[in-house]
Amino acid sequence: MKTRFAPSPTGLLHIGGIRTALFSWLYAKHNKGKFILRIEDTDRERSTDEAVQVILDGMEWLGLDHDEEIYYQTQRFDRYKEVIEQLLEAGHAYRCTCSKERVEQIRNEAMTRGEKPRYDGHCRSLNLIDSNSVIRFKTPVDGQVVVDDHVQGKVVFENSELDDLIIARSDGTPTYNLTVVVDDMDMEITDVIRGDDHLNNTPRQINILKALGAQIPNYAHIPMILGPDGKKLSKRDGAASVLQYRDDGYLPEALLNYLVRLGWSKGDQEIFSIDEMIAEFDIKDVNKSASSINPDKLLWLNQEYLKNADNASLVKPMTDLFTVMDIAIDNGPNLEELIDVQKHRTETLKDLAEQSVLFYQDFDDYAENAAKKHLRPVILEPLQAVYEALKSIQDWNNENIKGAINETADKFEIKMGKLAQPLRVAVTGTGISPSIDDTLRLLSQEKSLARLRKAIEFIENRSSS
RNA sequence: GCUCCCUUCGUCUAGUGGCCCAGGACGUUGCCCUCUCACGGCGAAAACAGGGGUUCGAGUCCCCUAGGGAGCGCCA
Repeated sequence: MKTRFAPSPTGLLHIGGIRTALFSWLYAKHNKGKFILRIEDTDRERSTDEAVQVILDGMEWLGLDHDEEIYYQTQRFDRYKEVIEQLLEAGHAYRCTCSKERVEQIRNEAMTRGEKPRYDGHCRSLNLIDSNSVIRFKTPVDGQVVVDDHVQGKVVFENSELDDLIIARSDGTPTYNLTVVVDDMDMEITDVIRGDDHLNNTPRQINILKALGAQIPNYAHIPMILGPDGKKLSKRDGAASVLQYRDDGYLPEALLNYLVRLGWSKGDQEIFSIDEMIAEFDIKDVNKSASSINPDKLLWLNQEYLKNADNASLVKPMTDLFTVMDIAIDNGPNLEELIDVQKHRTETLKDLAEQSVLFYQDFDDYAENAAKKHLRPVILEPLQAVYEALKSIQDWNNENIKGAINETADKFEIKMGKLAQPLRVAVTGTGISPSIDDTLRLLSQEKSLARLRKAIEFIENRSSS
């Protein structure tokens, strides 16, 4: 068996498209079949190189690898022409010279009659040979087409509801319904998995396939995904580009896991590794109704994956993120050590990076509230004492750091937290950071002492003025 | 307008006639843990769109209504 993902590069690939690709990919993998990538770029006006690049980069980032070469429809025009000729010769298609105005008019008339706007077949039996005309497919006038869809079930269309669609424009270039049919036939696609916005195109495509004597593939029309508001996906909810998720610090496995659970499930299971998805996924289990994306749940999943991620595997994406943020990491903690601590308390890699800036760059001011609450004269002496204790540490590790803090707290008969929080504000400028021993350890002894010194001076100056 | 599709907690979903006064997850929320943030643990609130049938029995089958979506291009 063989499935395909056939995006059009007229807009940037978004998560809706990615889910379609994922379902096709999973179904192919599950059945040990092939999965191919075909770029449907026949609309040269609207297709962009950038959009093609996003498809390629996005698929690679997510690990949705394809078999065979990548097909580009613009490289197959000769073949489409050939099939169009074939259809013409066999009497399955005809040239039509009706003006756009005339067609427009009959459509409007049909609408006012309460009918579907359709072409009336005016040129159908005229046997025109005008080479500047469009070419239309002769849709059977009666009978019906039954689409036995893996997701939608049996859907019946009356041929009388369809009209003679254009398969070649007046400039000779093929249209979508023709190219899809030819490609699916030539590429021997056995399972067409696509958005349910294509369900209504399916009977037309089946009719052309039949005229060509081709095998009819299995179809699975999956529901679309909606924005959090239940409306069509907009740029704000990730319709812009999949790569936005990468740049926002999401892990590919988390995004895939999130997407696979939209319209599909396996009992109460929420977390699926790629291998589990492949083993369990069946297109026949996909729901028919559209689902809204829920950014909070994606965030939760990302956090789950982040917590369990291998530290080394995050070094590369973190390095990229710091580079984008223009933060030099040479003079800070080792990335793997940083990741080991921070991944447990952040939701995305971007969070992780932003919450780690303090380890790489000095801050100018203390957060006002934090300073007001924790950098007060009462704590001056304990801070001075802990400064000395930290300074005398030979081996800068968690155990020794914690020991120094605890001893100092004991000495002043205060709870460890009473000292830890001022210390945190002193070295980070804010009230939020990893546990105090991790924070100091990652910061380094030198920087910790320097920042503590500054905080002590800050308190002294403030109390004297 | 016409054709096709959809409708269980706010959201993703389980549910294939009795196991459901509807289960899980995210989110919300109470408590516990705690050096901050987070993690974690134990609880809570929260849904079968409406109406008719069929049946001993319906979230599950049928019909209607309402609401939502898609398609009807010399776009894909």
